Amino acid sequence: MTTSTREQFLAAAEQLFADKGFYGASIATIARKLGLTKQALLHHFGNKEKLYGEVLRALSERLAANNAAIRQRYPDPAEQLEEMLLAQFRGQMKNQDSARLIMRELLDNEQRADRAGNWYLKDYLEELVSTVQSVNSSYSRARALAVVYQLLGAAHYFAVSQPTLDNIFGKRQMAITRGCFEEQLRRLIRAALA
Amino acid sequence: MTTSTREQFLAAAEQLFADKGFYGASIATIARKLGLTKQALLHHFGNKEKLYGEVLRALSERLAANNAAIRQRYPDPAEQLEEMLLAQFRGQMKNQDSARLIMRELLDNEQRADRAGNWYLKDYLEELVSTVQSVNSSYSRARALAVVYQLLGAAHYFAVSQPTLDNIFGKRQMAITRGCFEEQLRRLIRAALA
DNA sequence: TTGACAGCTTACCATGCGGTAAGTACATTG
DNA sequence: CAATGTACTTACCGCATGGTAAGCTGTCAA
Repeated sequence: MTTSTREQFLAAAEQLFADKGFYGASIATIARKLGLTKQALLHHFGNKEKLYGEVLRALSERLAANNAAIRQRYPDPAEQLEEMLLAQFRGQMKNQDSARLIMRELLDNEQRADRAGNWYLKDYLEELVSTVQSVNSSYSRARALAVVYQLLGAAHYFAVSQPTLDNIFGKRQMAITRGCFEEQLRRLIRAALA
Repeated sequence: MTTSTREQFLAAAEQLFADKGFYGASIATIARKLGLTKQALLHHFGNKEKLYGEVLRALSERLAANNAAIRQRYPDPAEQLEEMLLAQFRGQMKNQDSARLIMRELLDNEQRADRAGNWYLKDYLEELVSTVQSVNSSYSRARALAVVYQLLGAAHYFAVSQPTLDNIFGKRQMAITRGCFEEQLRRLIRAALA
């Protein structure tokens, strides 16, 4: 299993952007992780903004692929939605870099000239919204979006806060909380759709 | 109503930290907003990290004061919790700088040497957790934290995403969604405690 | 064998960063 | 009137940043 230099750059960049944000991460530091110079990075990606865009694109493709798989496996829309949200939660708990990266993009994309990630997020959200609507057809699009966002927020916020929460409440306490979080989240999802 | 230079610095800093994050915001830019030089700022706050800490402290004091007022006004814990969460949501929708600032702190505080904001957030969270426990005494501390965090996340995530959502779905659609968000949130809060 | 290209390197540059040092202008106080 | 302190300024520093330019090396096709 050989990973191309390009892919290694993308992986290293994802981690550093997640840790420090777009401004805080430097391309020289990313390159140093592979033992290369920043000019090697620039050779592959042109500039920092484009690198960031590619990282985001790769991430959103992974998200979309997951949802597509779930949509295939489960016929019932209510199950689909529940599984999509829970899968996304589990994924973000496992790969917290991706969770933090999306959160940062939510915060930053207005600031940066090129709004690289907007449109990928859009597709992802639209899919969830329309799934909610097919579960509960009395919900307007606007209300379905509110529901989706609350559930997404409940999960994403927690995933992103893990290091801070470990700091505040201690690892032991948080291990227990993590243990019951998913069950509680499932409850919340069902309540929101009832 | 004269605001001291110091207070003006804090206000300007809050805004810029919220916009660009700790790394992205420069003290020179903050000072320029008041027509002063960065050395004036350094005169008042010593260094960037301390300025950031003071901004966070001021913010957390506002949060604590709001909660204290609610705790006084409402005798019933269930009402207290609902009002605290909704008040926090409304506050964050009105002052989105503060919402983004807290979110950024959640993401960044592990990275920065001095973890300025940890302990303020701690008090705030503990208060909510213990309120949940007095509403539903069958919840363990760990489970109460899970519940609190889900509800907090549902609200905070939405507040923080406003500019991005406006971009994706358009201002009209989002105005409608904002209109039904709070009612939906209230439903979610009650469901989580039942 | 030559030419082109991919994948790097070193060298360099202007800009902006946080921070120090030293000084100025002005008000308050002994 | 002198001393002290506050609220600023200009001047400067060393360093890291994103990006450009030019060149080196190996591969591969004509």
